[in-house]
Amino acid sequence: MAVGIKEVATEAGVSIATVSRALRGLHHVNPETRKKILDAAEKLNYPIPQSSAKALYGRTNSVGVVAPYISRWYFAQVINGAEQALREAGLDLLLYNFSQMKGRERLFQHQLLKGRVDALVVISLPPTEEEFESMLGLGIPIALVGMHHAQCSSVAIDDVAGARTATQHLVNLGHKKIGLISGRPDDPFGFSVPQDRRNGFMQVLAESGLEWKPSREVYGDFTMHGASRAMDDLLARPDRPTAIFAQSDEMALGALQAIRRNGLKVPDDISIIGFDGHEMAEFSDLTTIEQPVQLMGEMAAWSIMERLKSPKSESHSLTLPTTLVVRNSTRRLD
Amino acid sequence: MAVGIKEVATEAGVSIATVSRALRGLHHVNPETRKKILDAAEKLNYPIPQSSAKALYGRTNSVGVVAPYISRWYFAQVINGAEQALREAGLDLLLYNFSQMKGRERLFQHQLLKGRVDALVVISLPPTEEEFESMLGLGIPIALVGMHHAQCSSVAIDDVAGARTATQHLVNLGHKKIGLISGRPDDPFGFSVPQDRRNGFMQVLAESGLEWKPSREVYGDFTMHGASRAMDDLLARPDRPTAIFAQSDEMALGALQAIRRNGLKVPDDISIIGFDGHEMAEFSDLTTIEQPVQLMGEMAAWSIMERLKSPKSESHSLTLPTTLVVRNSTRRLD
DNA sequence: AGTCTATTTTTAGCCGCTTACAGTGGTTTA
DNA sequence: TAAACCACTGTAAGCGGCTAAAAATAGACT
Repeated sequence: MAVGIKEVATEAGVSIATVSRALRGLHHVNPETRKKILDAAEKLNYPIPQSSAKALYGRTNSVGVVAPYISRWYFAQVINGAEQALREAGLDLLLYNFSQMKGRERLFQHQLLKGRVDALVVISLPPTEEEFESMLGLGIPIALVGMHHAQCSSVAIDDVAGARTATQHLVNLGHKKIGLISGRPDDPFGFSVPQDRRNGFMQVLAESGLEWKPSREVYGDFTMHGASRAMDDLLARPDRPTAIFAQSDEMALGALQAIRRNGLKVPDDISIIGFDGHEMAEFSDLTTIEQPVQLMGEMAAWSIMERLKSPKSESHSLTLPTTLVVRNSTRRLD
Repeated sequence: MAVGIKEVATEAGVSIATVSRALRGLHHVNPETRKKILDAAEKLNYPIPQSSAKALYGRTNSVGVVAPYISRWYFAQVINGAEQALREAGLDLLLYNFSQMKGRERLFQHQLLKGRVDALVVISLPPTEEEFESMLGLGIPIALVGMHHAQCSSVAIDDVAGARTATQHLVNLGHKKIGLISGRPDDPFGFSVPQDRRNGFMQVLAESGLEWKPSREVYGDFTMHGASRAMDDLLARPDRPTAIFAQSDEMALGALQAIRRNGLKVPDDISIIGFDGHEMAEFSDLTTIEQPVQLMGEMAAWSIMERLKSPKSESHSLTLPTTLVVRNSTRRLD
C-alpha cells in the first residue's frame, strides 16, 4: 500500500540512497540510472518525499505565518500573497492566529514552533523584545510585515508618510477643522500603525498652522462597527469637523455609513479619507491611501525563501510606496 | 543545545521510553517517576514532542484546510472559524489554496497531503468523483464545508431554500420583473452553490406564475467588480427589472454601486437583495440572507476532531439555517 | 524460600528519508 | 603497471520519538 522511497528503490533495482539522490536532482547519479528511478517512481505513483521524514533532518518544508487576525481584510490579503509565493516554491503554510492573546505566550516562549517551520512571517504583530529574542533564538529566517526591526527582514509602508499625504490632501482642499478616527486608546497588541498614522496626521496639522482639539478624535477600533459608533459620537459634539481622516478604510466606511445615517452628505457636508486601499473603498467612492497589501505578503515570503537558500545573505528592510487615490468622498471646502 | 526526550530521560534518570509514556499521560508509569520526569522536563525547558517525529508514526497533529480562495470574505471567515476550533484543541492548520487550478491535480492525485495532515477540511471546492476517491484513499477524516457528499461529514446551508426565501421576499413585495445576478456561466471549479441558488430563484418564480426572461440574468463572477459591470450591462437593456437577486452580498454591493452610478436609487427605483451576511451588507443597508459562516468552519473542525478521537464514529451531514435580514435595499413596489 | 502474577521499566527496532563513508569499476597519471 | 583519481552506487548510522516485547522489580501466596 504505502509506497516510499524504498519501494521505488526495489522497483528500479537500486539502493534507497541512490533513489534519494536521484529524486532530489543531486549530481553523482548516472543519467541512465536516474531515468530508471524516475520511471519507477512514476510507475509506482510515488508522490513526494514525506516531509515529516525530511523534517527530522532539518527542513520541514513549511513556513509559519503568525497574525493577530486572519479574516480581516488586511491580514487575509497579506496571507494570500504569502501563500501564493510559498506554494509556488513548494512550501507549506502553517497558520497561527492569536486574536485572543491567549496562546501568544505559548507560541513565543515555549517554542511551539520549534522544529515545526523553516521560517516565519509575522504580520503586524509587534512582539515584545523578550518575545523577539525567543523568536530569533529559533535560528530561522523571520520576515516582518507592516513593521520593522533591526535584526530581521521586513516589508512595510511608511505609515507616517501615508498619513501625511492623506492629511495634506484634506488641508489642500481648504479644510481647517479636521477630525481623526483612530484605532483604540489602549492597543492590546501594541501596534505601531495607529501611532504612526496619528503622528503623520498631527505633523501636517502643526505644519499647516491648524489648531487641534482633542475633541475631534474618536476611536473606531479598526472596525466598521466601531468607527460607525465613533462617528455618531463625533457628530453629536459641537463644532463639527468639515473633514475626517480615518486610519483605515474599514473605519472610513463605517463612518461613511454613520454620516449618511445622520442625514449628512459626503462629500458635500463632510469630506472623508481612508487608508489601505480596501476593495470596498472603490465601490463606496472613498478617497484613500492605497498600500500594496498582497504584494507585501509575497515579498515577505520571497525574502525568507531567499534566506532559506543562502543563509548567509543579509536581512533587508523594504519600505513600499503608498498612493493617494482621489475619489468622490473628499472635496474642496467652499 | 537541542533538548529532546533523551535529555529529559538522562536528567530524570530513566529511559526514554518511560519519558515518552509519562509525557503523554499513559498508564504503566509510577506517579513518582512521572513527577520526576515532569520536573526534569520543566527544568530543561523541554517544549513539546517534535511533531515531525510523531508524524512518522501517523499523528502529524495538524489538519489541512483546502480552499479555492483565502482572502475572499466567505473563505476567510470559514478558515477563521476552523482555525479557532483547531488551535483550541492544539492542532496546527496547514493552508492549501488553489485559486489557479494548477496544483489542484497535484494536491488530489499525487497525494501531496499524504502523511502531512491528520484530517482535512475542504471548503466549497467540489472535487470530482475521482479526486474524491483519492482523498478518501488518504484514510483520514474529511469534513466538507458548503457542500455535501455521501461518504463524509459536512456542514452547509440549504442554498436552494435560502434563494427561495430571498426571491419570495421580492415577490411578496409585489415585484414581478426580477433580475438575477449569478456567478459565471462556466464555473471553473464546478461549485454547486450558484446552481442551487439559481434553482431556488427559478422555483419561486415559477410557483408565483411569474414570467422569466433570460435577458434578466447577468453574470457577476462573485466579485464586486464583476457584478458592477454586469449590472451596468443589465441596466442598459430594455424592460429593466424592478428588483434584483444577487447570489452573493459582494455582488449585491457591486451592483448597488452600479445602480447609483447610473443615477438610480435603491430601493426607490430598484430593490436588491443579496446572500451571505457579509459584514459590509449591514453598512450598506443591504437586505440579505445570512448564513453562519464562521460557525460552519468551527463545526467542520469539531466534526473532524470528533472523528479523530473515535475513528469509528459516523460521519454526519449538518445543514445550518439561514436568516432573512430585511434592511433598506428592498421595498414594496408601488 | 520459592513460585507466580501484576506493575513498572528497559531494550531494541522501527518510521521514511538523508548523508558520511566505503566501496565499485574504469580512466588517467606517473 | 601500479598508484591516483574519477564518476557512480551501496552500506549503514542516524534524525526524535513510539512501542512491542523482554526484563526487572515488587508483592502475594504456597
